[in-house]
Amino acid sequence: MDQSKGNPPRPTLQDVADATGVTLATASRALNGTYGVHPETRRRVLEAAAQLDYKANRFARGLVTGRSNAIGLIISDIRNSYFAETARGAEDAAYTAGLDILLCNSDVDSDKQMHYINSLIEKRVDGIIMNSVATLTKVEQDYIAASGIPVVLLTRAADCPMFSTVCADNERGGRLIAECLLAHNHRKAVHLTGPRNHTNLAMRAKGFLDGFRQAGDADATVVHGVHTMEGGYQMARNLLRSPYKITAISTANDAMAFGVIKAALEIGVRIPEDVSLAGFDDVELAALVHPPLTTIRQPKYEMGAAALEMIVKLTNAKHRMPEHRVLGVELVERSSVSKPRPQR
Amino acid sequence: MDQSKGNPPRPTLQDVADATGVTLATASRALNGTYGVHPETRRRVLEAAAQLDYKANRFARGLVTGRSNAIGLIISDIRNSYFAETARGAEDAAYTAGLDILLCNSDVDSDKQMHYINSLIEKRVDGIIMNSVATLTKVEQDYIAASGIPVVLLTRAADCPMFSTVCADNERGGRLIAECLLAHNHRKAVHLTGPRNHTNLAMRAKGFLDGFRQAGDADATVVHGVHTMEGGYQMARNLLRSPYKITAISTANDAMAFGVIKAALEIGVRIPEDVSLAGFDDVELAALVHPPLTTIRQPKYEMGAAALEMIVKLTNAKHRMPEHRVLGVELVERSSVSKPRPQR
DNA sequence: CTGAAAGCGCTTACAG
DNA sequence: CTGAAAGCGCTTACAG
Repeated sequence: MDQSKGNPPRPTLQDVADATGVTLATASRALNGTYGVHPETRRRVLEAAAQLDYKANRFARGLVTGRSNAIGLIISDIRNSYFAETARGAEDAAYTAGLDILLCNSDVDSDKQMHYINSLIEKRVDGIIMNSVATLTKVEQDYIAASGIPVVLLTRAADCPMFSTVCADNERGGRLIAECLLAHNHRKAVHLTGPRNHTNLAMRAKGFLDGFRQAGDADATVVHGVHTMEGGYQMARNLLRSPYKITAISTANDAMAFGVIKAALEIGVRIPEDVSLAGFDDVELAALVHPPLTTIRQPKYEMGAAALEMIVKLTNAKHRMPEHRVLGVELVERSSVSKPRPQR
Repeated sequence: MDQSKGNPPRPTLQDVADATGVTLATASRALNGTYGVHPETRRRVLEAAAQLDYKANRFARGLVTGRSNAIGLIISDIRNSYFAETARGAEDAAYTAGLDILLCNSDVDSDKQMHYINSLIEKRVDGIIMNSVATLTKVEQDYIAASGIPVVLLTRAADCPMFSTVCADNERGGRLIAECLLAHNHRKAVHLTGPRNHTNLAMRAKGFLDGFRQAGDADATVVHGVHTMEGGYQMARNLLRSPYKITAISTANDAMAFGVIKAALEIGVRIPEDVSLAGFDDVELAALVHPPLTTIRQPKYEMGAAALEMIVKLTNAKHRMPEHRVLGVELVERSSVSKPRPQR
């Protein structure tokens, strides 16, 4: 009942060497590499190790190899299903690669973010995957780069040239939404988005605008605000309560779209009868909300997995040239977009 | 541009000792404990360390102290917002305690779970927090206990006497639902739940049954199935398509309730006009779904935080008596429960 | 308050 | 294919 302290002494490599009648070195080689050990010797070492339930001391190993077999994952908040999805992709890839994931929630707080980065460097992680880098200064970038630890950013981040990146094809996503709206005969639309310095979001807005303007008779505007459900709610309230001409709203992410739904419900504007709505992300909720949301599916899981694979690749590479990966997106049509009402 | 390999040599403790003109030992003491070092010496060591951007090698430290300052968190799936919420609570607590969280997704696969446990033991984690233990055999329990690593389970788990536990007051939650239904004049209800061996769920069913039966004229039954959205969907289809007498459905978790909503929508049964519905968990989605779900709020974040604190406490304790914590729950009334129709 | 020294448990050239 | 030995970078009794 009493899980007494003083962990029972664990068998060491010396113990298995003794049990087998070989030296430390041979035992080590038998356990690790496959080469340079007589099969029979190897078998006996493995047997003894299993018998003693030997587990290599990771500290000792790390001390000599300099590798931790862990990678840090810094995200804003794991409760955000977008990041949970990404984290799962990374974790699964880490599992098969025999790596550990150190979970860090930065809350987009740059102090907290730097604290984590420092801590991860201190732990000699084999790599760092992180999302929000809007706030990474040049000095911080240099600092991280100087550690020699490979970094992959979950953003386009043209302003961080020394780090690898993986992200969805945000621009194409924006364009797909525009095309969908156009196909449903919308000619006046607004795109609700976040701050201008958020690269992923900016690309979505760009794609949307470009796509919409392609149709000569169409007109779209972009409104900047806070890219959260609350932000979408506020922006929609302002938009929908004043006399408006638009027939469709596009939001930079699903969370904002949920805010729009809430505001519309309160004000008595029906979706899609009175105004169509499209999100971006295809979060789990998007399919369950009312009305089910037309949105862009981002390969979140795959992005996490890809990020981890890139780290592994960088770890084993001689030259660490940053790599940039853009993953495809697709339009998911549900019921929040329909033809506009005849007249308004 | 080229993050070349061969991490630049990091300063060691020897370097800061040299820079200060003291020995390794003194430098170490100055950096770690506060005691036994002349304030001025200490100041100079700290200064030199900062100057060199010295970071202690965790491997070397771990090798001698035997502690990793990391704790393993094994959950079914981080994409499940219930676990994400719990994970966040644990991570925040870990952050303030200076500990790392190693994220492990077991998928309720007992092999994967044991694999992770093994790996965590190997890494000398300071503790393990885990949810699903339905499948932990006595042998496995003994094995884990033998490692001397403190464990806290996110379940009641009366069958794991040597591990600490933290969970919500499931029984009371079940009772609150029953009372809510009763207060709305329901007299015939069904409780949809998962497998019998799932302790948390069993307690909810028990509370529900006890509460419902307290009213002499009321009648409740429990139906076992799969405790997922899909499971709830299937169970509701069977239930609602056959002639039924019940006026209310209670589910063992919110996911199942979402399945019920989906089935009801398909069949044309209105909630709450035709049948009332109550969930359990108060997942984020519960407030956003249609109709907003009446449910039991579990302190998920707090459970995660509590689990981590218990680990810290156990780590520092001389005698490791398992501790059991039950956190309060509360009823969240939304619109999925109303008075039953006059007659059916 | 500080130093000299042992030792934590491995891996990895270097010989043989 | 195997052994003897150095060394990774710390912490911590043990002296002084």
